Amino acid sequence: MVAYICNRMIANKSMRRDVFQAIADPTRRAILSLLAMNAMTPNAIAAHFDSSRQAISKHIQILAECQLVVQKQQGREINCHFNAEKMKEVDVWMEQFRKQWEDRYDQLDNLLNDQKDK
Amino acid sequence: MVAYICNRMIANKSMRRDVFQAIADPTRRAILSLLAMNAMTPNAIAAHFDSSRQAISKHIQILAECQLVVQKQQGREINCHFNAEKMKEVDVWMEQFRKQWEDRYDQLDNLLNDQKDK
DNA sequence: AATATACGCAACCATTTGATTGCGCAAATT
DNA sequence: AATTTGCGCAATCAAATGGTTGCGTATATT
Repeated sequence: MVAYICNRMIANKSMRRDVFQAIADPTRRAILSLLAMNAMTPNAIAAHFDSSRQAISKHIQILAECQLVVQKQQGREINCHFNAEKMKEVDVWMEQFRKQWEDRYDQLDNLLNDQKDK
Repeated sequence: MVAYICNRMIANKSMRRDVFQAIADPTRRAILSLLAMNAMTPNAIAAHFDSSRQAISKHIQILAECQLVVQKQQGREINCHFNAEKMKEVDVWMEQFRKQWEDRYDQLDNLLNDQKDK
């Protein structure tokens, strides 16, 4: 019986979320895609969706909590920009699986090559 | 006003979940890590956690629904194995961001910009 | 044949999630 | 100075999530 990496420890409210939780929601993924192209204010982001400004604002908050998005106050506006560095965490986690699908590619390559030879 | 890729459409029950939802849960991520090493039965998987067999079984079901896990009946046992191919979907999605963190590595600009922001 | 094992299904429950609405405040604009 | 704009906060609500317990059934084991 092993206690795996499934700690859900909720130290304080701002640590509640992790990156995986954050990208689970399709709206949040869309927001990230937007912000990856250029930084925007919450209002500008919300304009791309049909849900309310508040709904989007909450999503941004969640993205900010896990540092996928960084907010910078500028006068009365807030500039949200994407933090690629944080997204790397997902990439790092996926590393353990990457070999497997690369292997399958190699196998496919081999198969194709074998076919060619015949 | 653009309707982004945030379709949540629930056509049938088995399409309910997507890969991102599936990997949002830490227990499910742990299950995937286990299965990536070798295929196991639900009971064997459950033995690694302290939650009940049923709880784990439900997680497996979710992983199966989005095809991250494939189940194969063998007698009274079910063999669960990891489907790396499906995990690639996450990798594909991340492709749009990957360039950014690679860029940031090259430029020590990044550090300077961060300083400026403060 | 009787029992044990492996597992799914259904009902139930507490908590979390995603969304809405109403309000307030500080920075811009007039 | 008065108004508009940008945005966060809090309350509220339906739906989804993660978990538990009890039960049924088919395959193994004795």
